[in-house]
Amino acid sequence: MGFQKKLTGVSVQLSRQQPCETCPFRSLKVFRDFTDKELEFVSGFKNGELIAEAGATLLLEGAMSPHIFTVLSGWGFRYKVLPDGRRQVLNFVMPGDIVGLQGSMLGEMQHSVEALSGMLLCVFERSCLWELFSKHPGLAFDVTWLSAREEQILDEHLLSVGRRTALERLAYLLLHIYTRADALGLVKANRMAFPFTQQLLADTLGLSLVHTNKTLRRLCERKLVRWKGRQFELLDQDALAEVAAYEPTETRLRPFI
Amino acid sequence: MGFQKKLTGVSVQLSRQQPCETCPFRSLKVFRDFTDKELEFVSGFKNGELIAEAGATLLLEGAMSPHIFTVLSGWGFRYKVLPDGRRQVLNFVMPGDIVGLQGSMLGEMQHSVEALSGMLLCVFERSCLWELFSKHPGLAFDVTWLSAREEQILDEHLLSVGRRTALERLAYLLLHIYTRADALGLVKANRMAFPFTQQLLADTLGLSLVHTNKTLRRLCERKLVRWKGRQFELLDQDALAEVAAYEPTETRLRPFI
DNA sequence: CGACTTGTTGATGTACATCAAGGTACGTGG
DNA sequence: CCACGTACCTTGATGTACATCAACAAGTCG
Repeated sequence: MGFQKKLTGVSVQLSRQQPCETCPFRSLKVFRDFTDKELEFVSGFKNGELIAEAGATLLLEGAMSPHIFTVLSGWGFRYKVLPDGRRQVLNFVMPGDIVGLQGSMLGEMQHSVEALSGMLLCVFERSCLWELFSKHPGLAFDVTWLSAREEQILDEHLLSVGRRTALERLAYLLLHIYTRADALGLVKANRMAFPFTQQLLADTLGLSLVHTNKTLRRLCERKLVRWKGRQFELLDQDALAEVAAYEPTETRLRPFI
Repeated sequence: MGFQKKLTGVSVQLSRQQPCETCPFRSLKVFRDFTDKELEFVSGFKNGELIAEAGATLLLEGAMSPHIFTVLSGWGFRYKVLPDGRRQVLNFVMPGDIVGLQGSMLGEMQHSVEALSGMLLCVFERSCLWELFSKHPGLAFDVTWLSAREEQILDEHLLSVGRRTALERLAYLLLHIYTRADALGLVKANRMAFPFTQQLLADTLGLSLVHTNKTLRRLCERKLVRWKGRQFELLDQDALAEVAAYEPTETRLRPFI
């Protein structure tokens, strides 16, 4: 029946600040370049860095967090839970994503965010959002762009959970994760580090753990994917897309803070 | 098996323009007041009005629409379809909502939008979005706010479809629709006009038509709601929320273009 | 010309048989 | 110990079939 919250000692610590000028993202080509003024602003805007270990809860449903984060490295996930503990994973959080924007715009957080692996995040004050909108329309536009992309991912996810079969759903999810990881350069020779448990995938797909396992096994038997330890390998992308009932849709990559 | 696209003659016509200064929304208290400058800009930004009859397709998946819309009156819905025709309704579109923002930010439309009743919409050029962000940070903020709220609704919907039972799902959806309608003043004495068919609800809930009908019947038998003709009546809000496994979450109402 | 009958269509209601997915139990392996 | 693998039985949801009901158009008759 769903999952159980493990109360891992979840220390979240502020680390020494590193300058945005040497931010590793600045060289990644999926992100756009900043103007000098923007860079200067973001540097000042930045409040510090956060190191979260796997299992740490970054944001909790119902809370009023005074911060917004930007992911530098590592994986996390957004999720909601029902009163009786049933959990639904909404989306994954990856480098370049903003965490906590929804809460900053609407008030109270309506979902939780947990670190899936060790994570490094930039911390910003939510109160600075307004200044960002007034003085840096380019950055404001980027924030909105990210919000629209998140919405688009949720749309597709909802289509999956609502209308795809278990096999299609899993195929689509794996493809989706793989594609996002690939865009960030996390894939080498069709392989990537895969920090997910099957329980987590089940809670993402809206399936039970057992059924997820059986379904995953089917994909492996068909030689579409390989999954061993914490490594994932995509064996036949086209066939997997076929199974997923997936219509390819290009999304232009655009920047972020 | 799902739905069949009815090819109603779907005329979409531009009507004579009415000034924003007398926009009926300006007096509704769920929306914030504009400054004079903002009002002036929006007036200039506005391209015309659109009258859509029920069944009209406002936006089609895969297209590159040069327009953004704002809903003045009527209901619509956003949806996606799989290659074999299975349909998933993502969310409903109501007065005050923006339609087509995602497509404007990301390029191609990744979902379709259809009018559920007769609708009246304001039309804007997507190319003006940039000017809006540069010159009117307050409006830009509102756009982002709306985007964040849409995301929040999708989160909750995804939780529903992924983890709630059929009965809980339907209860939640009815409550959600009712609440949104109420905020816009569309509810009188616990009653509201209800332009939905059961097929549409089924496609929203990720259920079959038959099962949706049975589930709806159960809610009626328990005297939680009444549904007759095109009228919906909420009989017991607390009990319905109880069935929905619903945790109340206040969202401050905020403006829009 | 108006009133009544008939046919059509789309939405709703209900009864099955079937199946995809769930839940429990009990393995293994790192 | 926790994540993964598999078997077995149960159940919630599906698909098909068919009946009902209201809205509407066409045709008929007094």
